[in-house]
Order: sequence, then structure tokens, then C-alpha cells
Amino acid sequence: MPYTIGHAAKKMGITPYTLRYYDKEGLLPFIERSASGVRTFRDEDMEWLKLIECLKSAGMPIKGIKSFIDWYAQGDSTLRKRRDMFYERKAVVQEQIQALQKTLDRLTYKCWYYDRAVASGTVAVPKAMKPEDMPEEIRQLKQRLDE
Amino acid sequence: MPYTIGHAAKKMGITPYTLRYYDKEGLLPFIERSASGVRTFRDEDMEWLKLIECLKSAGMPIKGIKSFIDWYAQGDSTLRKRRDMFYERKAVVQEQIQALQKTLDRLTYKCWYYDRAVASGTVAVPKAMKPEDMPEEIRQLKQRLDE
DNA sequence: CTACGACTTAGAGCTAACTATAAGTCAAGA
DNA sequence: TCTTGACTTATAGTTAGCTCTAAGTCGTAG
Repeated sequence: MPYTIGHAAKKMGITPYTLRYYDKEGLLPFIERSASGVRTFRDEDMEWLKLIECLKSAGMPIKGIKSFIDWYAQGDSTLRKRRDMFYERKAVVQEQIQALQKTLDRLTYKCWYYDRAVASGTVAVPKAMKPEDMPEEIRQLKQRLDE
Repeated sequence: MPYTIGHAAKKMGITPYTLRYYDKEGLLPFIERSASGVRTFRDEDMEWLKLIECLKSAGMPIKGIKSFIDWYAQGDSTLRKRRDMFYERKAVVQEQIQALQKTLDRLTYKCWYYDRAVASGTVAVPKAMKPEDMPEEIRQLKQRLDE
């Protein structure tokens, strides 16, 4: 049996406010209502929510997701648009991952740096350390960051 | 010789407005001024900007970055706090990468799905396809997503 | 010497994405 | 029957992070 908005929200780890907001923005045209107007979320609808979540975390704004939903409603004539959109998002996410990898490298270096600093009680020690005295892994990391 | 705010902004791929905003929020206490009050960005300061950018892309809000800058100004007594902050951020970024990997998986599946749909002119074809008829790689992807 | 462009400040305005409030409806349990 | 709690709508408020405007200053090229 279907879920209420509260159950669906809990399942998705968001609030009912957010789901109503999405509905208002046209992201949930597939949701049916009970006789008294209450939204009913089926398992099939939960898949839509997962897709919305996916596009959101792929950096797509609400309006972009709305476009996709509209294209979907228009049927097979919009297949190419939809395919292109997914390829574009895939590329965006690949870039996001690369950027985060660079961020992670910098943080990894800083963690090493501050481990040295805490161990010696002063930042002066890692600050003065020459590349050739650093662990291989850290030296390579730092070199990449300095480029 | 040092850069003006316009040059520094261009180097970082942001606007002078943003840099002034960061300064106003206390993120740039290290920036010196010329006799007439113009901010002067040295190469050393650019490193700070890169660190700020790093923390920002690690999901840290402006206020959190400000805390770090304040701790730095307080000297070696805050070494542990700073180290802990970097470890915490590192963990956050690792989670972000994992989440994005999941997002990427879903998008990869959708790209395959829509490639099939476009190739056949209708979404009905990939929709009806059974797991055993999918390419190995896609089947595994889909199975992971359905869990 | 003056015009130009980039800088300065304070403060207002903007956008996205929620998040909450108020007033009301409805269904199920004591 | 009545209370309780989750739902409904419309609309207002919040937050983060910029982004811009206005009014004015400064330094250099013509």
C-alpha cells in the first residue's frame, strides 16, 4: 500500500516540507491523491524520488529537473534530449569527483603536516621540512599541489 | 610584485566582489594594504586563497573557515584543533566522493538505458529488457542501485 | 591637468532551496 | 462523539553566499 508524505519523506531522509516544495515546483506530477486530497506515494514513485535526488546531487537545479520531467511527460519524441541531459550530467559529476580528489589531496597533505606539528608542538618543524625528508607519498602529493 | 584584487580574483577564477566579501567576513586578515588603502595580494596570500577554496569545496561554511583562520592567528596552542578540523574535513570529502560515485553509477545506467531507447526509438525496449540480456557491467550497476 | 579605469566603503538586493506558520480538513481510536 | 495527529493550502521567513550600486579616491597615460 502507498505511503503518506510523512512516510515517503522519512524513507528519503528529507522533510515533508521539501516534498511539498518539489510538488509545487512541478517535480512530482506523477503523485496521485486520495479522495480527500492526500498525496499517495507508491514504490514506483519512490524511484522517481531517487532519480530526483540523483540529479540534485549531480548539481542540477530544480528547474533543470523540472525540464526533464516535462520531457518525460512528452513521450518518446524527447528521447534524445533526455539522453543528452544524462550524458551532460555524467560529465559534470566526473568533473566534480576529480575536483574533490584534488581537495582530498590537499587535505591529506594538511593532515600529515599537522600531525607533524602536533607531534613536535610547533608548526615550525613541518614548515621547515624539505621535500626529500618527507615520506614519498606526501612529497608526491605536495608536488602535485604546487603545480 | 603583488597583485591587486582584480588580478588575484582572475587568478582564482572568482570576482573581486567575492574576495571583498571574504575579507569582510574575516577570512583574509593576512592581506596588507598599500598607503592608499588598496589590498595587495602576494604569492603567499594566493596560497591562503587556495586553502580557503579547498575548505569551501570540502563543504565548510564561511564561518567554519573563519574559525580556522582565528585558530591559526592564535598560534601553536591551537594545533590540535586545527589538525582535528583537517581530519574531519578529510572524512567529509571521502563521504562526498562516495556519494558522487553512487550518483555516477545511476547516471551511467541511465545513459545506457537512453542509448537503447534512442537506438530503438522508444523507451519500451530498455524498459522491458531483463537483467540477463543487459551487458554484464550494466547489470551489476543496476543491481547495486536497486538495493 | 584631466580623463580613465581600477580601486575603496557601506549597504542593499538577489537567488536557490528550503523551512515554517496559520488556518483548516480528515480519519482513526478511546 | 470527541480528541489527536497527520495531512491540506497559501504565504511568509530564513540562510548562505554572493552580487551589485552609489559615491568617492587614487594613480597613471595622454
